[in-house]
Amino acid sequence: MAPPEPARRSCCPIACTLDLLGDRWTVLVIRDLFAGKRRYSEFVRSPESIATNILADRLAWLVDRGLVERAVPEGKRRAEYRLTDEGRSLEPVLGAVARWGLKHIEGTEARLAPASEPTAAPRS
Amino acid sequence: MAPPEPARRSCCPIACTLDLLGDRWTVLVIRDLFAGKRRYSEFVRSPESIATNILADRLAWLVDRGLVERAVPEGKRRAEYRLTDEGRSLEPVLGAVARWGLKHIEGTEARLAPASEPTAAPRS
DNA sequence: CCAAATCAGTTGCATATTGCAAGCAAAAAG
DNA sequence: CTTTTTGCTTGCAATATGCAACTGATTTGG
Repeated sequence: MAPPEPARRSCCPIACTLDLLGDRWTVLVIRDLFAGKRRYSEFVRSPESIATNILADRLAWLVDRGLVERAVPEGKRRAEYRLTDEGRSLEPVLGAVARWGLKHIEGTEARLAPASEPTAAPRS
Repeated sequence: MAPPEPARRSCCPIACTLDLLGDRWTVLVIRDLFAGKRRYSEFVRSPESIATNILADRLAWLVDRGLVERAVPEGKRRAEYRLTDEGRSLEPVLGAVARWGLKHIEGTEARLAPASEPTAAPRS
């Protein structure tokens, strides 16, 4: 899981960033982390329905790259995933993408509850 | 070529944007267009060495989506590709990605000559 | 304590996407 | 006219993705 380091295609910062997280799923996992999700089952339940093997692979990749940390909180047994500072530094990137999508793709709507607002439950 | 419209995974603006250009090559083609490249052979010569079938596919896809236009300039026979206004609106996204890469990935360096500066040739 | 449900994955296999090399006709260069 | 370059297409091998089933821990409920 998570290959050794696939050799970058060039020294272009855009190309290198894409090598890191330019596939169909990695950024969505990061989005969920920004939204406050912490546990495996929470990611699985996102509306895009990521396959569990892919999720496991991407989480391992991100932990490996230092963008995400996996930790078992004291008193509990199950691990949780969180963005590291490095991971959180991607906020402007996700922000720019989200803003572009909202403005230029019909039928999109924002849903990022920034992990601090308790959002008194209008479900579904 | 360029499939009918693969049905979006969700209404999330990030997911939808990724469906549009979230693969290993599309954004690099757009980067090249921002850098002032216009012809097929110019894209092929970029340091990442995109395969010609992929390039043809991505260009067709982008033209289809209205982000790029293909036009034969008067007096010439060969077509050129250019960003549409819609395509140019991606500038903040590319900018955010480039800035993140520059700051967080070792060994990356900017190379975007913004198509207006003649850059009196310090080669290589 | 015991049974059932949930969680956090892993495994195997079918399908889709990429990457590579070669080939080819039209256009431009000489 | 001949050669080179350009702008692709085609075929096939390698890789990545998607799906369903399965598993062994951990909770949950009684």
